[in-house]
Amino acid sequence: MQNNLALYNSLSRKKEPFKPLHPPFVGLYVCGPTVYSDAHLGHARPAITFDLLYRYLMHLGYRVRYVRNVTDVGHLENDADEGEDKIQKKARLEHLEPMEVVQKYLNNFLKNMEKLNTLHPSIEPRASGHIIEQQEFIKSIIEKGYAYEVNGSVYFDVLKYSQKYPYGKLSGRVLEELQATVRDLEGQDEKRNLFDFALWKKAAPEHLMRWPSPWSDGFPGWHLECSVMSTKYLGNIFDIHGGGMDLQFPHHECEIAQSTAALGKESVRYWIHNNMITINGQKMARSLGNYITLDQLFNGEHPLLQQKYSPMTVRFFILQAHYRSTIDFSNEALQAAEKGLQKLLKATATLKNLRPSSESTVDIKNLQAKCYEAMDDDLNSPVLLSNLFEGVKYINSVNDSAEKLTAGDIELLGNVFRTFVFDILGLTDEGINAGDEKLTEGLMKIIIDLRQEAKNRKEWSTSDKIREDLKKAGIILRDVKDGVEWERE
RNA sequence: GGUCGGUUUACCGAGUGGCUAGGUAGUGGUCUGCAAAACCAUUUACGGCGGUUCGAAUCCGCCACCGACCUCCA
Repeated sequence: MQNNLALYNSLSRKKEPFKPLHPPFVGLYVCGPTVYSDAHLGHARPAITFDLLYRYLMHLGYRVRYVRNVTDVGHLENDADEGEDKIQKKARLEHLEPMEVVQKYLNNFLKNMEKLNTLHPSIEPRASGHIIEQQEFIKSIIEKGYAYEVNGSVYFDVLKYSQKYPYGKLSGRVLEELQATVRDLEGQDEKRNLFDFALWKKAAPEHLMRWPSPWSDGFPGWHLECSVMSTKYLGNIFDIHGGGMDLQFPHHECEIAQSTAALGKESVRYWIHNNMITINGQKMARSLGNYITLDQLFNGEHPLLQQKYSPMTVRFFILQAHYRSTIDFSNEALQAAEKGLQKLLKATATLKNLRPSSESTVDIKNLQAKCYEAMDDDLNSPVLLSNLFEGVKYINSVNDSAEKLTAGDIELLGNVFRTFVFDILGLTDEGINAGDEKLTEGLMKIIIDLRQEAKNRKEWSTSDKIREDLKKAGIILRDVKDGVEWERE
């Protein structure tokens, strides 16, 4: 199987041709959310970025197993022994069972991901469902000599690992520097070095989320689940691991160390990281409290929102920037995205009614090639969109008889738009359901015919009143060259 | 403080040595009973200073500013 796709690999800091290990199969693992509050705009970024990659790989003919984990255990508030599990903290605040919290916010996340038209991953494994596997992984690391047990907790021995393997290669860290900058938090006496990290933590008596283990009643460390679940479902070596740039260190660095220590070789061939969404130039994050949830975006209920924005507007907004650039949130930018999306979708509808000519005056094959080039160049969705807008111009020009297309080229153009707009970019027309539409079409025809009769009699006040009243009802009429167009506002 | 990245026209956002990215907003025009849409034309650029080059937004150096990571995080 052939492709021209190049992806930016964080490991090499270069774009590399994408060659899967076992074509036509591709293994894709992406770090999912920690489910302890409603999904926010920041969560939409990796979901849409890797949805784009997933869709494109499938379009190229690959059979992709897409695994995205759900973190429902284990992430501590801080690195101290007193650290309280994020999920447990929320559970106490809301008087819920920890797993009830997990379910609630997982539902919220998945509902919003569906609204954004991201495809479901092939597997969405949960950390709490893989405790035994994680313990087995720890045992293997201990056997290889890269972990040590202290008072029922198990830590990864970074110093020892770094003597054989290059710890820090992904994030560009140097151990000596880490030594100097690592924070000296309380309760770290058990570690041999400050940069060691927990594989298993003994649970304090009041800790609710706990499982029995050879070392203690406790819970797995922060980074372990991804090493375990990625290799369990994708094999010891797999193609792509994705996630947010903020996870590069320490999370992904620790993942590499764990997997390499346990398996004797590196698991991941291509590391892909999406950039952050910022607000007023600063990263949007739950811990900073400057986030807007997806629910709020969709219903407009947030002090910073001038209006509500539909899921497709949000999706288009994100796709308009390259995934490795930051995107700054603003009402202006979202409103521009909303209009741009409407223009694109309107043209796809117009496309269906184009009249063919005996010759073509624009080059559709070339347009198609440019669309593939954009996607092949590290998923350059903004350039793809700019090419598609060139197609929009063609469509409208042909509709206005300023340009011409043969029937074959119209079909090809339709193909290009269906493929890239709907299949690959995953945009949808957030219209209305089909049954209502049929009735509305009939009613609109009656109204438009009556108005035309008035116009024929030059009763402008009547025809204008019909148009104005329809506008109040949310329908826009337009008199065009050969008839009347209408659409919903 | 260390490591890494960024600074593009009114706003968003591509672009790595010479050729109009694109979207949104603005202006003028075509069309039109009017309006709208569409199309055509068009204005405001590459943080600062220096260097390399026939030629730099694009390469190099210095400076300024902003951000990410070094705690949990998408």
